[in-house]
Amino acid sequence: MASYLDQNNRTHMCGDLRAANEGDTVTLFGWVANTRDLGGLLFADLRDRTGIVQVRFDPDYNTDALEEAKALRNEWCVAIEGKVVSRGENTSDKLATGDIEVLAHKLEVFSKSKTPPFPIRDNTDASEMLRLEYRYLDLRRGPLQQALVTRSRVNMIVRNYLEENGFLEIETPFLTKSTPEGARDYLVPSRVHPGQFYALPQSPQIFKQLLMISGYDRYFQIVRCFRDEDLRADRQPEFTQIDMELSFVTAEDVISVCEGMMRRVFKKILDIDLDASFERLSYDEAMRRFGVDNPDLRFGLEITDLGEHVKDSSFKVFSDTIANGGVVRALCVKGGNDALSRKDIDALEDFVKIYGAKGLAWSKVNADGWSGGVSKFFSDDERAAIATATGAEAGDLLLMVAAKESVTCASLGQLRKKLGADLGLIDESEFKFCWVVDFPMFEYDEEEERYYAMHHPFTSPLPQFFDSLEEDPDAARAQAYDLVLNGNEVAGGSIRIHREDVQWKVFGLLGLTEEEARAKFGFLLDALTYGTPPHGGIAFGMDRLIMLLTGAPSLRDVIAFPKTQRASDLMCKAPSPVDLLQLDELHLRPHGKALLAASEEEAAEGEDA
RNA sequence: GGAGCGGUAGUUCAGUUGGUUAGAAUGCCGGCCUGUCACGCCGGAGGUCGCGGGUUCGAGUCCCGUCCGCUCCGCCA
Repeated sequence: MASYLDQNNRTHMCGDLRAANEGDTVTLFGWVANTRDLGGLLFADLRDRTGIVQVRFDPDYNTDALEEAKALRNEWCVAIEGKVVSRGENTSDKLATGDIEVLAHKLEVFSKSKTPPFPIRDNTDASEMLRLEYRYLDLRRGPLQQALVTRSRVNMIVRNYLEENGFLEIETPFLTKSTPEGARDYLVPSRVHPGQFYALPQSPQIFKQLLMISGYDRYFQIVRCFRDEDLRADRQPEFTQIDMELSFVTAEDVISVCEGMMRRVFKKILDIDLDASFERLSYDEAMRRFGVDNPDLRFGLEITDLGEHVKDSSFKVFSDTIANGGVVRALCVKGGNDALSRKDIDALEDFVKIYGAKGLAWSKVNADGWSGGVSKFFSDDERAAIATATGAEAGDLLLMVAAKESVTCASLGQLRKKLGADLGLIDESEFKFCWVVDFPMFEYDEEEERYYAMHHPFTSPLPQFFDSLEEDPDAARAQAYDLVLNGNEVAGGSIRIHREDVQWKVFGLLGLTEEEARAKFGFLLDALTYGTPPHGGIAFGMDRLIMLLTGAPSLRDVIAFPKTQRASDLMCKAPSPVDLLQLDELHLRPHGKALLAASEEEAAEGEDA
């Protein structure tokens, strides 16, 4: 049997057909997306990675292929040889059925397809559950094809850029040591060391620092990382980082490399020219103005502190909050009087309660005074002061939260993002980067009554805090920086500690004794004593970056084989029970249902004996 | 660990106050039509109402439990 249509010397993918001339003979490989039997002719839409092209089987041109083609069904994998017949004007980027027609004279069916469980079209309405179960079919759809193409291109661009800038790509282990702080580890039991475990890396953090000590002064890796924490639309348990580390650098050097990389990526992928350098905000300023450490700067609607103006207010909720060390802050929604109904405001109140706010105080600002909500509690002087502070004018709506600072920030910060989207304040075609810098060194955990490293325990304080670290840990600021894009953290990093004395101070504040620290990080602490260069680095969330570049609503749309919210793979049916023998080899005891099954098995064996 | 939404034909969904034989569209199968492109027309097949229990003369519908999916809080150095 002649195969691949006798290996014609010209083959095209659908998308390449625009470069073909009318009358050219071409060979197309792909899947039949649709067939129509009309006027004794048969039309088949052939889909490949680049688009869909219409193929005509015409008995006047060639009768041989027609009879065979009449059996064609959706998703059969075929090769078709034919002549290019141009029709219509193709102006869009993406080839669509009918833009170009190929008149077929040969057909080869590589394999037939069952009726797919859902139609494989760009705009499918199939449920995500079904699409994940048949992920290999879902991945044939245009949007996912394009996302993975973009992903691959970003990979190549990043590798080229970093190589041009003197970086080496060095692999680090996946089977490594469990790290005590941070996210929950995925553990891998050791067969040869009973009762002991490897951990999959949450990030190659320690290894890349060791590489700096080893003299590989510019390292990068596009690397899978694993965190056993609950999922979100933008969080998967295994995800990909563009990880880098540099020696003999300051934060400015790292920032500059990253800005160059983003400029290259955005130019090549979206043909967008980003600014030469990105806006910067301190953590404190970001929290004060936007309530979050990942502000979306595509719109205003900034948060205003009302403390000065309401600390003596007759509205006890406000004055008592201030008296008890809390804060009162407000959003001024321009034109919110008309844009938001009472029902809308009630919904917003429910929204802020998610973040721990007790309620959402509101007032409508009118030409002749305030109305509604908590308006009646404020004197004319207070109203005037608040209006001046927030810039409120007639027609605006004031939304206020009184609570401890963290709750007020989270409530109003998230409310701001929600309103930005709901009120159409965001230009979706815009990409607004900013660096958030000068993060606090430590976060205090009130329940456990101890400090945690906000970034990680190797993050260097800003030099001016080296000496005061122990006296006032809350004031200490770190040489840490996050890159934020449209309200999403896309990268985070820091300059690391290269002075032993500073490292021990930090461990001390984290409540680690020398013994504990040595048990957990012994090899790194040893390594740090052999001439550590000043170094620092950063890691980009590759998946999240692709999500933003493609406008995908979920990380699952830019990962070929993603997990569900409960970390399952619906296609593989993973995780799954394993043979008891496997458990035994790993020195693990079965639990739950597996234990029950095991004991039943034992009982059965006992009866046999 | 918690909150909300969802699960009915291959698929996407409707299903009233608990009441006769659970519907539509699409897909699938058969026939017709024939330059269409989500072609059109006619006919047919297709159901463990996620699963388990309860209330009831009677449950897709009400109650309890449970599984699965999505969004969010906690969590994510």
